[in-house]
Amino acid sequence: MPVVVRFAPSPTGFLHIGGARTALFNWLYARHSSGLFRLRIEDTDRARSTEAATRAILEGLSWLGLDWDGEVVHQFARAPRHAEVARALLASGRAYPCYCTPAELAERREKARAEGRTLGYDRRCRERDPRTVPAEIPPVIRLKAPESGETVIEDLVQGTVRVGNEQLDDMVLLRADGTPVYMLSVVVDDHDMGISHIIRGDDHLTNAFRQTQLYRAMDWQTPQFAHIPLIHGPDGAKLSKRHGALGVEAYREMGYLPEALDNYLLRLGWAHGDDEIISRAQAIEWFDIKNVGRSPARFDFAKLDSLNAHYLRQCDNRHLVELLRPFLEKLLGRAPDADGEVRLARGMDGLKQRAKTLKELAASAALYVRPRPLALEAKAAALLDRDARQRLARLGERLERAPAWSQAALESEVRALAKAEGVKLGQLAQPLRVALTGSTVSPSIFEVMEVLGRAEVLGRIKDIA
RNA sequence: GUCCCCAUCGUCUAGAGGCCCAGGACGGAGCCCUCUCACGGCUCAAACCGGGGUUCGAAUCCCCGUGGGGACGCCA
Repeated sequence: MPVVVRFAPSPTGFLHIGGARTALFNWLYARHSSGLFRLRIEDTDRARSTEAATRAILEGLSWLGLDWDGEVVHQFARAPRHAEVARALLASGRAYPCYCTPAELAERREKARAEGRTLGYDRRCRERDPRTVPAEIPPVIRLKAPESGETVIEDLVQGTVRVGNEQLDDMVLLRADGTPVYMLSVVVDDHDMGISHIIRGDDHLTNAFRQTQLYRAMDWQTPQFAHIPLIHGPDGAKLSKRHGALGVEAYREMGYLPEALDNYLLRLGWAHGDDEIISRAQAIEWFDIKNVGRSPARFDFAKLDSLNAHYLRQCDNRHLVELLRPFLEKLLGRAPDADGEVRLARGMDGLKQRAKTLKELAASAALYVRPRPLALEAKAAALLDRDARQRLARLGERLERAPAWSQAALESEVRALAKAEGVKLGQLAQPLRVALTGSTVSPSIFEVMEVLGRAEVLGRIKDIA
């Protein structure tokens, strides 16, 4: 049987981190099995669905490198088909009209809760005499679910999960206004799209029971289920906004690389031995549902950071300069000019091993594109006492005459002066760093000098002397 | 309340009865390298939720408890 999976978000918000992982697992499984990864937008909730959210989800998936096969299916457009299935069930006697009003149901539910009974619908319309039907109430259509026995699902992650049918009530298929409910739409769409494996969040596990009953009622083959554990916040509770339940675009803005986020998400609930850094190609080769863990994982920014730092170091310098552009623009108020970008590219080796995110990288890279005179950090300025300034002035004179402007040659020059003045290298290098970068922290000061060039270095030294 | 699921270092996890007085990674502590900060290298601290079984032998299997999570809509 060919593998066809789907990612089916509802467009009521951005693509959040949990959804991103579900999409990733589906995508990986499809690519691993040479199957299809379909995308379905579940927009049947007209009040909450927005075009902007759909766009954000598509963009998020693209940014993560998760491409989908075929056309995007919009669920709402298929409502007539869903209703048709419900009517077929009604015609074959496997569904029935129910005239209980929402108010009545809520009241009974409240009563049941107070008495500690099961909350489900009591099936009172199931065997109703047609002559007692209230003409003024438009009915909903409910499924005639089995009243005894049990419904069992063989879940690829959770194993065999069973529930007594007395726990499940007769779910609504069609609302009073004739529109289908989610549970029906999902089953019909998954069937019509030929979905072979449903990989989705654990929160849908109990839905799977009802959906299985629907498949049975239609005499359709049920797909394989794989309910993956949810991602929790650092406190173990549901992932909240402040704990990382953000849209993927928020991660982009924080300066994370998509490959880092993918790698991180992949390792949340899935492992391949001791491997931590896993390339896209390896992930496709190795990914299998049976390696997915059963317990929920907590979201941890520190680990994401370290992965991001790794991929940052791995990244091509020219590419990094491009990725950095929007961050620098935001930081400096304008994009770096052509000369600036050349310096950035040349200084990138030293910069990128010191940053965890593009945002941090931009902050440290700014030293190469900021115009003179540099603003000095308070802690840095404190290092520039009278002695230091005078020494720097002498260094300036020396550098003016320096025959070569390479990192190695510059190091010799600086070391020679330190020796001549009888001070340690650090006593000269740190003030120099302050003069050239405005900070006490930077890449190798000799690398900075080489990248900045003679004129700029001399200028920056003069600025503080 | 009812039903379902889960349970190894702080976190992510390896572990599919003996290879485990439990391994890796992140984070933490320390040392080395060193012009600062990083990177890198080395070292250390740190876990099988509790109790019963099964077995010659259990982190691994079963039961109970406890803790956490999820689901119970004419939302998706």
